Amino acid sequence: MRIVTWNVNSVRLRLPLVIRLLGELSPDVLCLQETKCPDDKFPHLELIDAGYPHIAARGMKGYNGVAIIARRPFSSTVALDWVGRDDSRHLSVLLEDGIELHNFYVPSGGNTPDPEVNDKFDHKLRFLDEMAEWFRTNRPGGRDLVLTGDLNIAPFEHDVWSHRQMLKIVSHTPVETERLATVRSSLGWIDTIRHVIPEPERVYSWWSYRARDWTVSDRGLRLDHIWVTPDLASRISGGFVHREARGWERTSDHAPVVTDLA
DNA sequence: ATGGTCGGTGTCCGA
Repeated sequence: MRIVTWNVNSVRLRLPLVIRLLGELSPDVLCLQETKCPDDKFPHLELIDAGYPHIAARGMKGYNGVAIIARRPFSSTVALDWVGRDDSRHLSVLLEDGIELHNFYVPSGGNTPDPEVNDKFDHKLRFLDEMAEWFRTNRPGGRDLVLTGDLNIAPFEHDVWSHRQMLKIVSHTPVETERLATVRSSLGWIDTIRHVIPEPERVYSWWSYRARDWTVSDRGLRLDHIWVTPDLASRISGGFVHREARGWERTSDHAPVVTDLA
């Protein structure tokens, strides 16, 4: 089973690229974030035509939005609210083989890494605290789980182009990476990409639009993740970042991340 | 310390 996650940054603008991605990578399940698309405007027909008739979408006008797109049927679709907000940052489904899949768009957190003066950063930390608590207390029947999405945190030293320069920058501050470590320990989650590509090899999934040439400076961050619960670790058969998609015309600032499970 | 670029509820705000 191939799972792909992509922060698409507008699913309607980039629908042709989503179709291209489905054709090139042939995922069983594609999780999208930042769809920026209300549910009644989600492009169901084009995705059905591309061979993906099973779709769950949770979006709003202009901001946020997540979707799960699959070849095979799923059930038990749930959209949870976090930090008391109904802002389209989560969807979960139950796949046919019994795996429960959670797709997240964690708040970016703004520019100042201080929850006292920056409400967005406070929101991000609370969101992470709720994730850890939720997974500690919600695991029906010891089910296998997948947690994926844009978590907006680069957890490890070699997940950023410069650890030293990023330590005070939102996405790589110790308060965030420690919070994310707490989420990871809630169920002993396995970071599938780091399982396949251990540190110190550098892996990124996001490069700013602002760089003159993102390939030359290669100042990236690994913000997009695919985690599995420990019993699934032995089934991880591959994982990579589809960097080519970051080079497509008018593409997202994120690249898709891929995990294969035997 | 600054400014650089995208997308959409667009001429500002969030990323």
